[in-house]
Amino acid sequence: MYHDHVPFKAKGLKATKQRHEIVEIIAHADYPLSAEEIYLELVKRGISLNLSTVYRTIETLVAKQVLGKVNLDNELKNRFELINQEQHHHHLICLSCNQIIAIEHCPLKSYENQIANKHHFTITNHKLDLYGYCEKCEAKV
Amino acid sequence: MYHDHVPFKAKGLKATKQRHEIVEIIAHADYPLSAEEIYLELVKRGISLNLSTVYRTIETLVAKQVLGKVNLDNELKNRFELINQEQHHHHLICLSCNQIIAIEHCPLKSYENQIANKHHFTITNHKLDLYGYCEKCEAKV
DNA sequence: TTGATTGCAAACCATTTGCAGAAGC
DNA sequence: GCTTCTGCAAATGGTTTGCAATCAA
Repeated sequence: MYHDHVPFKAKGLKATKQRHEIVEIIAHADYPLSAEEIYLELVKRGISLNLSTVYRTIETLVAKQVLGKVNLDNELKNRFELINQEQHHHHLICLSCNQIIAIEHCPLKSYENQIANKHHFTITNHKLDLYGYCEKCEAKV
Repeated sequence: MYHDHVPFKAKGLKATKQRHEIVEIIAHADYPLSAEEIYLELVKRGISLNLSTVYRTIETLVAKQVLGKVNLDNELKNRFELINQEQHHHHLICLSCNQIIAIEHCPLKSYENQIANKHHFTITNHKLDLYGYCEKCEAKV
C-alpha cells in the first residue's frame, strides 16, 4: 500500500497512516522541509492530520536516525530530510532565492580527527553549510 | 568611560549606555550568548535594562555586521558573538554539557573554490559546527 | 487487549511590536 | 529640537504538552 521508505516496525514503531504520509512527503521533496511545509503539503493532498502529529513524528524519526535536522540561516530554520541510504552531505544555499542544493563530497574526515585529538572530543557529527549566490541571482545584481 | 569595542557613531548609531553594556558582555564571553543570557548577566551586574532592548540591540548590531548569529542544532534559541577583528572560526559543541568551543583553524578555502566552480555559485561565507562529547562527558557514560 | 499514537486545545517560550516617554547629538 | 532609542505591556509565531479517544499489533 505504501512505498516502504522506512521500516517502522524494525525500529520499534507502529506503522501508522500518518507516519507513512509524512515520510512520503519528505522522501519526495528535493530539499529539506519544515514542519509547517509538511503539514501544508498534507492538507493540499487532502490528508487530514494534526500539526502536532507532524511535530511528534518528526521528533520520533530524528531520534531514530531516520530524519536529519537541517538548521540554516535566513528563514530556512528547522528543516528535515531523510537520512536513509544516502550518505552524509552538505548544503549550498543561495541567499537570494533560498534554493538549497545538496553537496555529496565531504572533505572533513581528517580535519575531524585532528580537532578530536586536539580538544579531546569524541566527534559524532558535523554540519557544514555554504552560503552565497547562484548564477541567476548573481546576474540580477 | 567604556572600552570602545564598537565605533557606534561611525556606524550611524547613537552611543547609548545600554549598547555599550550589551557589547561589553558579549565581548568578554568566551562563547556565543543568547539574548536571555545577556539580559541575565546585565541583571547580575546590577544594570537595569529591558529584554526587548537586548533583542533590538542585537538585531541592529547584526545588521551592522558587528555581531554574528550562531544557530546551533541542540537548542531553539539564537546565540550571538562579536565579529570585529577576530578571524573566521568554527564551533565545537558538546552535546551533553552544551559547552561551545571556538576553533580557529579553517580548512575550507580550496573546497569553497571547488564547489563554487562546480555549481556556478559565488560563495560568500560558510558555517561549520562539529558536534560530539567532551572528555568529561564521554567518561560519564 | 493493551500500550503506542493521535487530535484537540491549552500552554509555553523566544522573539517582536506599538506606543509614549527619555536620551543622544 | 529633532530623531533615535528605550521601557513596558501586550501580541505573535513556532513548538510542546496533558488528556481522552483511537488505532496498530
